[in-house]
Amino acid sequence: MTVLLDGYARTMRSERYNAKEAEPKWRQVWNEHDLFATKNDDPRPKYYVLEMFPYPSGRIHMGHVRNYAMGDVVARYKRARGFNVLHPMGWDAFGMPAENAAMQNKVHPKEWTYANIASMRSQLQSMGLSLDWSREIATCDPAYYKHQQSMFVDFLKAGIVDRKTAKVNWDPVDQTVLANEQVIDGRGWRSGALVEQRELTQWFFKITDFAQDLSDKLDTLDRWPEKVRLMQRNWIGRSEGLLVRFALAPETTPNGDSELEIYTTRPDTLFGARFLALAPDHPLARSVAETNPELAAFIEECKRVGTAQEAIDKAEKLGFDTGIRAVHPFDPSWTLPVYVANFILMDYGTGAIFGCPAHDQRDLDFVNKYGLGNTPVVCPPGQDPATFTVTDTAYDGEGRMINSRFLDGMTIEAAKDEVARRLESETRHNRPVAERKVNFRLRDWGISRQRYWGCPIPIIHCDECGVVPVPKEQLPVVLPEDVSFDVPGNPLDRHPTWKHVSCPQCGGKARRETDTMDTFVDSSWYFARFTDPHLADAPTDPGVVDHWLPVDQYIGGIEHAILHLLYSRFFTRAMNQTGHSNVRDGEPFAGLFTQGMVVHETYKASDGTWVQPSEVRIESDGSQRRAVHVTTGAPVTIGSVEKMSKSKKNTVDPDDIIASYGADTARWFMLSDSPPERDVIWTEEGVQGAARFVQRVWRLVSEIAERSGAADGAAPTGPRGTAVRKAAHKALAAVGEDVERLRFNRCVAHLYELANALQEQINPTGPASEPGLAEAFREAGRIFVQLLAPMMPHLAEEAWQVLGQDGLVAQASWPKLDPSLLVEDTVTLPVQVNGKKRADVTVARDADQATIEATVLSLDAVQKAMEGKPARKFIVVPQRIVNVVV
RNA sequence: GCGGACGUGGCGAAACUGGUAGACGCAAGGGACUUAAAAUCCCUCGGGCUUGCCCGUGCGGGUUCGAUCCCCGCCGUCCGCACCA
Repeated sequence: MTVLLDGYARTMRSERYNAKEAEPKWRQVWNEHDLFATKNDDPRPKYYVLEMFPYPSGRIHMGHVRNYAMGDVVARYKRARGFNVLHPMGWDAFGMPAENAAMQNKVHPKEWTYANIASMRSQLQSMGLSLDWSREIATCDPAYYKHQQSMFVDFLKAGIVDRKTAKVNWDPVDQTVLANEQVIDGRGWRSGALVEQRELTQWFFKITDFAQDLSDKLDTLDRWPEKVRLMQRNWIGRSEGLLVRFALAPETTPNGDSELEIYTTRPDTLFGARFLALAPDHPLARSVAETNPELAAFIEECKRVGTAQEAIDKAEKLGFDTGIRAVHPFDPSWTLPVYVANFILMDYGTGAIFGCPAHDQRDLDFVNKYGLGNTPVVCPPGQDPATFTVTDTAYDGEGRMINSRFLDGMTIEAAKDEVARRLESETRHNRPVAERKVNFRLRDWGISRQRYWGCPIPIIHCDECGVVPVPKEQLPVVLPEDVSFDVPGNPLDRHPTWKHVSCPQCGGKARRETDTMDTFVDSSWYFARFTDPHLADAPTDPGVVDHWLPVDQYIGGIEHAILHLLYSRFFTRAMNQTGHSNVRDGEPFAGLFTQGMVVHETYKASDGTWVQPSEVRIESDGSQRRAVHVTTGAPVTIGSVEKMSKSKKNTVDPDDIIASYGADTARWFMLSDSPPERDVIWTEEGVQGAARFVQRVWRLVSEIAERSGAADGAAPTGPRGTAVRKAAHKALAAVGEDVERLRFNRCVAHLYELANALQEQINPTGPASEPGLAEAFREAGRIFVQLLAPMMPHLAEEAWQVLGQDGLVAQASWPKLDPSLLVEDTVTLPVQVNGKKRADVTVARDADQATIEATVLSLDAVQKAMEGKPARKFIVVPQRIVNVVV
């Protein structure tokens, strides 16, 4: 039904956009045209946009919606801009939850995982993401992990893999190693059992070999958040110091050791030394403990202190004097006691230190407990060296050396250098006494897990030949499917036949490695595999992977700021070194964006249990918001806004939202309001606002379609047509710039502004016809829909059709900007007198200073504010502001 | 403890990084249409008063013609690391 208005046929406003019908329709059209399948040999410039692939938990959550909506905006925008866009999706499909499900529900991990993948795939597809599903991969697929095993073998041959014993968190109930984050207050997160420290032989990736490069190249990652780079830099923890060999007084060493090597970053404080300290598991400590039962007991006690952070926090500094005396490197007559101390770590430096209490808080706490005293050797600026003392607080700031003989008066840096220089050139037993050494906090990456649902480590243990890699032609080592989870421990280890094999070298009886790889390995190269996901004979085709990498824009959660990103950076380097790729600088991700969480109010019933948002109705009496239970009507307490979590029941199911509002509404809301790096609050009002805008766009587009019917290509000349064109091109420029910078909330605002501006010109305030107005509307409608398309792709296709445009908006090139429409002929400048705004002045855009001065001075408001005083100074900032100083 | 980020209306936030503070949205209030509701449309919306001005970006100083933005000192919130010598 139509009515006549202003001479135009007009669709009745009651006609609503039906997302439920339109969305599946357009998705089918995209599919049929294979719109988002990417060819590797496409000649256009490449753009690789990737969101962190999900763990297939079974359901997507709002965090996924936000993450994938952002990536999709970038993908669709870049496609319109003429790039050959790679935008793939896959599944981080190995991991513990599948095994937990197996234990609890008697369902096989594989079955559980693939069922979850199927349901999550269909959920993601309902979002209308422009993904190349033909490249889909799952890390639990032997076709994927085969290549991971093959690279493990290559890394092993290249010396990037190591096998050594390491201390691990052992859960005695589940009989498995736990990651640090799985130990909560000293107990296993699942079993609740007290976690033990065990020494196990483990496989390691030698990430420390790359520590220097991983640290250095952070400087080149200028499209990463500064915060993430800093976190990685701290994690790698590069420090420059000195290894110093202290001679031991022979009469004090029970087992004939003659020296002790320590590591320090403060060689300048050597004259402030009061003691040396060893880690409890330092070889010298162990050897002395063999003949000293008291020390042995002390060492045992140190081990019992848990690894839980709380325990470390509260632990008092404890030491045990071994009786050994070390000789000061600059004074043969000066000896220092050697302690074993609980706060010294064996796996950093040499596991031994010298303590300078005046300038290190830990050492100060220690000497204060054992009465060893301290000597300040750095005097803070402005302090009198004669009176400067340290009692409870160590001084670690700048200053000049004191009490340090030949170092006195030097800066800290100069003193460090002088000590290093002197000790380097001095030799004992033909070796220099000291050596400069760069140390890293970063440890090698232990990848062994006593788990079933992971990538098997392709190794065979033979009594004759030792550790033998599985020959490549025998890969993949496939997980056996006939396993049970009714007893704790690793099903691979207790499988009746799987681990029994013959040695590839000698043919004798041998055993498979039953550990599987940390799932972080799986996610460390998936982005490379996406470039040629079905390649059968190799993990990657170097030509292809080098074409696509680095990922131009990677988007994901800040929770992966360290591990996943660091491991991936290591992996690309290792792949480069083993000929699998030749990615520049070994950097996999050129651009990184970490998005904020989706948070929601929490609700609690009177009995203290959490209540789901869907069971809550919010009532408002104008000033106060109250919540009641939907069915019982009982009052519900509105709690704080928190990250959506199952335990607090403050989740909103994307399926429900898409079913009732459509995917476009969900996407639009997730992109609006908050800056993408910040948390966004999910509110019912917010979704409804987004849904209202969808309908508003629909009505607006219909009205534009009616008004542009008569477009004949004639250029608009009237004020309304010009206003329409200016609004459209302004939005075009702004949205383009903001998508490039991932400022989606501002894109949303620009589109609201454009909608408002177009509406203003549609509402008839005068004669409807004006030369070229129809043409202006035609152009503006087209631009409006194209700007919307990356964010609300289904609605945009429907609108595109209503506007009578050819083809699909998903395939249309980005509109061409007319920069002349962005500049105004005249400009209105605020006028300040002594920095306070008093008037506005409208002048020609290119008006010279004299003209502006004259115009400004002629204004009554300015004259009044100047109170008859002469202008001392005239500040004119072109296009910005005028300030008169009197 | 160390390192970092952030504090702007009732709320989420803008402000082209030194140039009109509060764009855009949400909520709220008033009005129109309607038998009524929903939807839609129009108006108001930082605070104060003398309706023109004053105050206002966590607090206190400073630099500047001019400060949300730069500097110094506090207060608060959040995040990361946590005995790394």
